[in-house]
Amino acid sequence: MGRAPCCSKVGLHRGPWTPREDTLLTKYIQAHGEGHWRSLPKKAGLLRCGKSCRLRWMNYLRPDIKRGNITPDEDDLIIRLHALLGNRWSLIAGRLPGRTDNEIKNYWNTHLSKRLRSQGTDPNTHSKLSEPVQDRTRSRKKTSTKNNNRKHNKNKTSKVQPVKPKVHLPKPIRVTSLLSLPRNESFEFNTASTTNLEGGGLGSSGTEDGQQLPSYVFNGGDHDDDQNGTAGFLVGVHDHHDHDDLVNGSDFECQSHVFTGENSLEKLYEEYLQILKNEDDQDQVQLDSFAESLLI
DNA sequence: AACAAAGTCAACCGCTCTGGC
DNA sequence: AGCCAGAGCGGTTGACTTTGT
Repeated sequence: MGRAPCCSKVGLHRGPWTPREDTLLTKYIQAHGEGHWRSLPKKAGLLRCGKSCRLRWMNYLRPDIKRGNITPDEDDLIIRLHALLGNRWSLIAGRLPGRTDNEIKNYWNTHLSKRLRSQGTDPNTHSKLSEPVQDRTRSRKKTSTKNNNRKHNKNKTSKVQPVKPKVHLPKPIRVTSLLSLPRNESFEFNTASTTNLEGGGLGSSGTEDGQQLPSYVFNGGDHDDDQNGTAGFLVGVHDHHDHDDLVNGSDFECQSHVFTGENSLEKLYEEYLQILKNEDDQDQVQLDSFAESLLI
């Protein structure tokens, strides 16, 4: 459409970020918050495209990014969500707190799609292939430290493995009218980990016709102002200075008007798992409704 | 030890959507 | 209604690492 590029690429740094650039970006966002990506590089003293800054922050520097290997539970969830949602990585990532769409996309492409294929499942349609595809990849002994070493070698300084379990916040989303939807047609509510129950669980929300649907849709937040059980939506405006305390989870609390309390969350999570278990039979309709609820 | 092949993933690219004017 | 800026998304690329020979 002939639209001008988001920034002049002349004289801008490209490629891997340096620790100094990371620091500059982090400090600027901590001081001024996210947004205004186009003007941010100049203000922060970065010779980077705003888009690049946004990507770096979203996929790497955010304090709530979960580091470390994808757990088997997350594996399973990704596969199931992919079956429901397809390649809508941001939606899937929104259900895996602390994981980014880029990370999940990469993981899918490099691990899960191959695994599914080797198990005789079409990774695109999730239907059974006529015969399992032999995994032609070399059988390489994987060392658990491989990635860490690599990242270390590349001097990716912010890749620090969290020592303690964290309560992770979902990706921030654009701050828009509460009545409008983001482009992916789904509210990206703060969610709690499905594999990390101390962070919450799956929700259950009533639909307009009163049907109880399993859903991740509940509000949560790290902001004190949002912890009064209001029905307002938290739309990912982070006060990053708060995140230092995320480790103990003290500033993360389910905000749903539908339910509150840790036990409820666990029950709801179990409910979700139950539906997933039964997805092949009578609960398929219910699961479909769940999928739809994700897309609303 | 050297090389090639394969795997990984951060970063980039092009496109679309939303909201403001 | 049309234009534009800002933002976000999914697909792709390419530098780098790891492993096998």
